[in-house]
Amino acid sequence: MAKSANAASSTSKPAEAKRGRGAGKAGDGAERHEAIYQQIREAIVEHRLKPGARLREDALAEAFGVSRTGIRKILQRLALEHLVTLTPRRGASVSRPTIEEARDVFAARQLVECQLMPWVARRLKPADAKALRQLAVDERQALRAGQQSRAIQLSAQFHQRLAELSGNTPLAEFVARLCSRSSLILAVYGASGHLGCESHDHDELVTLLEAGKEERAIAFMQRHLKAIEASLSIEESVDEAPDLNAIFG
Amino acid sequence: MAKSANAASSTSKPAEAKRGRGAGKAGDGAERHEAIYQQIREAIVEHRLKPGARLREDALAEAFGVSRTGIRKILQRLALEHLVTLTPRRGASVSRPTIEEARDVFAARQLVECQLMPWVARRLKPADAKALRQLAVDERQALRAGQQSRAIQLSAQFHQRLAELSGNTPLAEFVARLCSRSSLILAVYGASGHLGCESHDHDELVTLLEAGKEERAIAFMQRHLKAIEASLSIEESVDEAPDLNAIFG
DNA sequence: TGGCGGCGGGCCGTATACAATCGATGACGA
DNA sequence: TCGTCATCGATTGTATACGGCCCGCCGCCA
Repeated sequence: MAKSANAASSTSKPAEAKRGRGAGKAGDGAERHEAIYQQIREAIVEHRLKPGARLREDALAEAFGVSRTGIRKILQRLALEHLVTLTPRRGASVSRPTIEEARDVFAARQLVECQLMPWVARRLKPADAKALRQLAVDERQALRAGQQSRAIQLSAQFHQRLAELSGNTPLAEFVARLCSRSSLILAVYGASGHLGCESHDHDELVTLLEAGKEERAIAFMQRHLKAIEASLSIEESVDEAPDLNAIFG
Repeated sequence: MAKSANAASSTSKPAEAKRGRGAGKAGDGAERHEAIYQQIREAIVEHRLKPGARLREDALAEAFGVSRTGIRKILQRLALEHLVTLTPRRGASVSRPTIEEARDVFAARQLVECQLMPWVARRLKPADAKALRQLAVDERQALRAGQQSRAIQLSAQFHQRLAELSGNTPLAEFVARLCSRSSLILAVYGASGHLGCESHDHDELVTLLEAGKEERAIAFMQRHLKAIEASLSIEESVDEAPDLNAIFG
């Protein structure tokens, strides 16, 4: 509830935005929707919107200065990526992944990302490697500075960029989506304090790829992902009166 | 244009459907949208709607007896699956995959579907194997009966069911989406007459999986997909006045 | 005092209306 | 006869209005 307010202030005052449509305005509408989508998506991935948080379309519409129509479109898009859950008459809320989903997502990542390593190794250019290392550096720096949101974002970006370097668009999109969901999973099951990826891992992985050691890169990625999955705490925080049936069954 | 008409007749007459909303009607609205989505999706996958065909929302809305609002939602969903292309002010049309997209899609399928074979082999139950064989049988039968649309649908279903049997939902969804796109690719680049999958292949694959021969199943799937990809004719059908420049360049 | 049923508000789902934009067609001029 | 421009029609994009469902509150009754 309080969260939608800060989102509004970051873009424009509601009243101004509402009139702004008629006159000349930044963003021709189509791009504006894309921007809003990205903002909401980032807020979810960075854990600024926590799983279970409700996303009322009226509030979002007023916050961004657009009509509910546009917001609905964006919410449906996010729902298709499993980032938000759309309950028939109850509206949208940030998805709360189940343990089964978490396991499936990480299994899928292991299958795809590992097999992608040979592709990446063969296509990796020095400039790409440099960019990847920069991401790893930024991530470590953000982590040290206590900017956890930024660190999460950068960690996901590292994996996404890696997938993009394979040159296969469908697979890159798929990995990107899995990474987003992983962020959500870490928000629910992650041990607070240390986010999933050990940042030194990323550095080391780039080294292996640059050296063309495909097999070792595969094994490394496998261990890397398994480590993240293993760091999840399976014990679920009790929301509210959840297990009365289970206890007294 | 003529195609939307038959879609309408299969469900209800437009006038009746329009009034029907107020009174009691089959499908409570939410399910109706899902049904419409499936119908359009099937029409595209079965090549009843050919790549490049325009999908005007007014026409679809009238054909199915709903408002444009619902149609727009469905079209956006299809666009996210790359089955239709949404051009900013020009509306929707059935996607026409490029050759690069085709190559990427089949590369992704090889990577994922092959690696999925061990999972499937280990989890395959006799009932599942039987169902898969039935699909293969139906496919061959449809092919002999000249029902090409049905055969295409069944072939895609075989691959989808196979992926579902891995027990990993995200990967199954991904494969399903890739199969849909493959149908589209075959519609554009497929040699007319024989659709992609040699139907006996599917039978043989089930046999390998039942026997638990994982490695051979992987190799078989690899060959199977490579064969489909190789059967594509790269020469592009001339749409309209395409090569005047190329000829007289 | 605790459970239950009616009732109101909030919110989503759908349809419709309006506005803006793009393509095409026809006329005019060179 | 060809090129250019203006106007018109068609189609999408956006906003708004209305209807319906669900949830929570309040009063009533046991």
